[in-house]
Amino acid sequence: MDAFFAAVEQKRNPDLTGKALVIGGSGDPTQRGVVSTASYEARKFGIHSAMPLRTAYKLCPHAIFLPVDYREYARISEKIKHILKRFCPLMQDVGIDEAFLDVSQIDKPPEEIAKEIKMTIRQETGLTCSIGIAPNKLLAKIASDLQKPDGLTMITEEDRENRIWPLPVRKLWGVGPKTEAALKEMGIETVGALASLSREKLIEKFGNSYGKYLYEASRGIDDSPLITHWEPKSTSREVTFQRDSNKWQEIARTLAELTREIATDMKRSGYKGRTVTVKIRFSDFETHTRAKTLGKPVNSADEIRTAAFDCLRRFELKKKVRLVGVRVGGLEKVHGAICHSKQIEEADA
DNA sequence: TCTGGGGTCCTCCCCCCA
DNA sequence: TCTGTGGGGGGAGGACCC
Repeated sequence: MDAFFAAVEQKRNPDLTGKALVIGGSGDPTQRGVVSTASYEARKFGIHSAMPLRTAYKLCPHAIFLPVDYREYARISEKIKHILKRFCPLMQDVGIDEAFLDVSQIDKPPEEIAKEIKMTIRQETGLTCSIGIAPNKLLAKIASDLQKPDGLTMITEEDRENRIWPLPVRKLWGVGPKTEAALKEMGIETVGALASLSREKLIEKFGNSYGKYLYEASRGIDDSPLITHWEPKSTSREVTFQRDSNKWQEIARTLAELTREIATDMKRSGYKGRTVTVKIRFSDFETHTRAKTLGKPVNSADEIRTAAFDCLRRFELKKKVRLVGVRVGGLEKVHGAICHSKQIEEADA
């Protein structure tokens, strides 16, 4: 979807259409938070996702700042995913505003399917999206990005040298700021230049798994399957204080709240987990974790909190704390619906 | 001075055990 | 009893994604 959160807000309040709009955090650019989505008008001022709200405000003080209304975006997202499944049941969800469709078994030219999808989404939600068509997910993702917004881009096997190789390495899925910098150091700035490196060289520099991935990705090779169903492996809650804190009481109280929330989440969704991890980020942004693995999977607020406090006590809180978080990993589905609803009643009580 | 929140996967290291 | 080796689990950190 194109500038999804901003587009949803503009749809429900047409006064916002055509204006510089920034969605992020609590919607207050004097508070801590980052940009989730900026409208295309706001992007002209250099505002982009993940930028601190305060920086965005400096770049464009007259922009309209709104809080993230995740529930509403999830509702619209559901609607869109339903539309997609009507066209093609072989769908892989990729977060709230993206999906892959395997249309290879559908007896219709993919371009035609794409046009119909775009039209239907526009009719039923009033929103625009960008679609990429290619022989695999890696290339389809790149293609979808080439002509945003409201784009439709097709890449074939033959296009790789002309259209993929000139792109900056950062356009490859899985290449972030660190890898981009490391490659630049080696004099590699484009996908084509990356493709000139040997497999051995890449493995030596980036390790076996990632090295192989880069070697293949730079050549447009991707045989990863479409994943239509997956189970969560961990669940977490974390919060950044508006002001860094060195008060043990405040940190402990916050951690206790987070464990309560996570226990409620887990009971509602029917999971238990074995490993509890506490995360602390200090005022200088240094981030550390402490983990405890239990003998059996749990999901009660009491058990998670006890483990979390064992972890918290292992930190030396010498500096002020900026963020505290808790994660439960090693998730397993809880069997038995009766047991499940009983647990929710207990949690509610 | 600024840097969210919810995830996944990978690597390295340590410990335990055969 | 000492030394090596290799695998698995757990813990910590880091990079990346939306």
